[in-house]
Amino acid sequence: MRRDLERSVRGATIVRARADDPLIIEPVTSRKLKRVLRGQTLESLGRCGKVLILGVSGGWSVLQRFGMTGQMYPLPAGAPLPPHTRMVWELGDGRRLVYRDARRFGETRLVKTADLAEALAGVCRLGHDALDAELSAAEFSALLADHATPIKTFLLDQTHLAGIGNIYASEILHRARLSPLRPANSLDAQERRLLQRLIREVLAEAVAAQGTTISDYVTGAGETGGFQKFLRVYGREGERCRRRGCGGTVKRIVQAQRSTFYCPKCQK
DNA sequence: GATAATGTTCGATC
DNA sequence: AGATCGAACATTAT
Repeated sequence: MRRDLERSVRGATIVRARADDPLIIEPVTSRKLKRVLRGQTLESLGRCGKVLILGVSGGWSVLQRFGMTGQMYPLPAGAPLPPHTRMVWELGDGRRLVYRDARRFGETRLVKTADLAEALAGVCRLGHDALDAELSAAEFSALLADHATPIKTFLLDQTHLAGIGNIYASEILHRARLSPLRPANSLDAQERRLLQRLIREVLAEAVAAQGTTISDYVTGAGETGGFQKFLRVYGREGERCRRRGCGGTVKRIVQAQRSTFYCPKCQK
């Protein structure tokens, strides 16, 4: 989404903006958002974990979380607003950048760009970005060592590593042949290295495939993703494990109130 | 009608 | 103090 938007709307002028009111959590409301964005330029599109960072001239950044059903993409000039549109930025060329979110689990925040790092770590409580290659093996190991919680639950916790969602947590563990029930601190050095590698591999492949569309996700161009075609366990309860030569059956369990899919035969 | 869904936060309870 | 669990948020689809 970030990459699509960088290509299509970076540098655009924000003629005017509007947003639904329950949308803006920090620090104020749609009135402030409107005032801050009017006439500014959308200078940069960044990301930390699952948070999109829209950098605007005038010293402000808009942080957007998407929850389960959030979408953001530019509409061609003249196109009607789709249902559940919560925020609209009118751009200089007549296009409208829209944020829509049927379930309203998403969240928009407004922060001073100077306070960005502080906000991501503080209000957003984000840990190290899961795709950031800067995290050393030793640092990754140290994160795991502190926690006896099941590894699946650990991967989902954005305060440890930011950016892994429920689909990718199951997919990563399947590829790493690790049971989702293993306590995070029970992995040996080899397993930790494998896991760290597969976190980056699976996320990178998913990004290359434009994300996973089960029902709502769309790219920053408003199109469905393609990674759902490559899922090995997620959503496949009762079906055959896709690992070559395994022959096991994918099982669904619930951990921390979320579905986990795994193959008990090849994931230990 | 019941259930589940790509997510996070809150309060209660270890 | 820190971890962990269930409920809650709102909407759609099966």
